[in-house]
Formats: sequence, structure tokens, C-alpha cells
Amino acid sequence: MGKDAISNHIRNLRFHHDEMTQQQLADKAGVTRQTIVAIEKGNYSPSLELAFRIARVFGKSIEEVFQYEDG
Amino acid sequence: MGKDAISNHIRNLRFHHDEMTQQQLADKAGVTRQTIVAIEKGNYSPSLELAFRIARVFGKSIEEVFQYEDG
DNA sequence: ACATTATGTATAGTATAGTTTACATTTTGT
DNA sequence: ACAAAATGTAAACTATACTATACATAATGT
Repeated sequence: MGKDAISNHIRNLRFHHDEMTQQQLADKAGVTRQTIVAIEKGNYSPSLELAFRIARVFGKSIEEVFQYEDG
Repeated sequence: MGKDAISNHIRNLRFHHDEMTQQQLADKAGVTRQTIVAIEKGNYSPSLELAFRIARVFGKSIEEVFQYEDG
């Protein structure tokens, strides 16, 4: 939908979780590495379903992983 | 992405918030009424950004409004 | 009974999330 | 220095969220 108001802490969380690689996170979340790259770099924001799955990989709430800055 | 693992409490929340109509929620969330109808009925799940905006309308966290049942 | 407002359904079109493949660059280990 | 693993980038494609328009039905008020 809207522009680019969503950021995230995925990169930091990966390193705090046993140096998890993009590929490992992608596998655990059930998506391709390219999807993780794009989201981590902010190229686009994930679907709600993927946001839930990524948050679960880290044992965090969605709000702890993703931030929404209103536009 | 995946199938239909996401449900929500939007309908109940609307009634708990001054009998808010679908149109009013749509306006506050910045989308059309059709989008609210589709999400409320579970036809599809929202983007993460829209999930944030809907949750904010109700003053709730995303997890309080949307539930993810793993597949 | 009538008008009005709220909700359900449908369909075609647009925007964007996610895949796939491929290759370049950076980082890490020996 | 070299190989191997991790990350960055890109382009074409598929899947799905969202819009726009339209009309039907249900609910509410007078």
C-alpha cells in the first residue's frame, strides 16, 4: 500500500541469535533468501503472515521486530 | 503468501468502539471499505502496514487484533 | 410502509509482496 | 593468497493485497 513507513531490527536480531544467516532465517520463516534481503534492507515490508513468522523465529512480538512510523 | 492462517477480532472491536461502522474504520485506517470487509471476513490478510494502522485505531497491539495459527 | 444507512458479494484493474535465477562483491577461515 | 560462505543487486515472473464501481440484501429510524 503506502510508502516506506516500516523499519525493522532483523539484522541485529539475527546476530543476537547465534549469528543466524539470511539463509537460515529464510528457511525458518519459510521464504527465500531474497525475501529476507529485501525486507531487511527495507525494499518492501512483509505481509502480516510473514511478519508473524519472522517474529516467532526470534521469540519476539511483531512490535519488537517491526516499527511503524506514521506518514 | 500462504493460505489462510490469520484471523482477527475486528468485528468485535468495532462494536466495542462506539459502534464504529466499516466505513468509519476504513476512513481512520486510510483504506476503502471493501478492504475492511475482505479482511474482516477473512478473504485475505492485510499488509503489515495496514495491520499496524488498524491496531492503532483500536489502541491495541497487532497481536491483540490479529491471530496467527501456524500451518 | 418508506427512506436511509450498514453490510455482503462480485468483477476487473492496479500496486506490491514474494519467487526464481543468476551473478557480483564482501567477509571469513585456512 | 586462496577458497568458501555470506551478502548485495537486478530483472522477469507469479501471487496476492487493495482499489473502484456497482448492485443486492439486511438493519434502523420515522
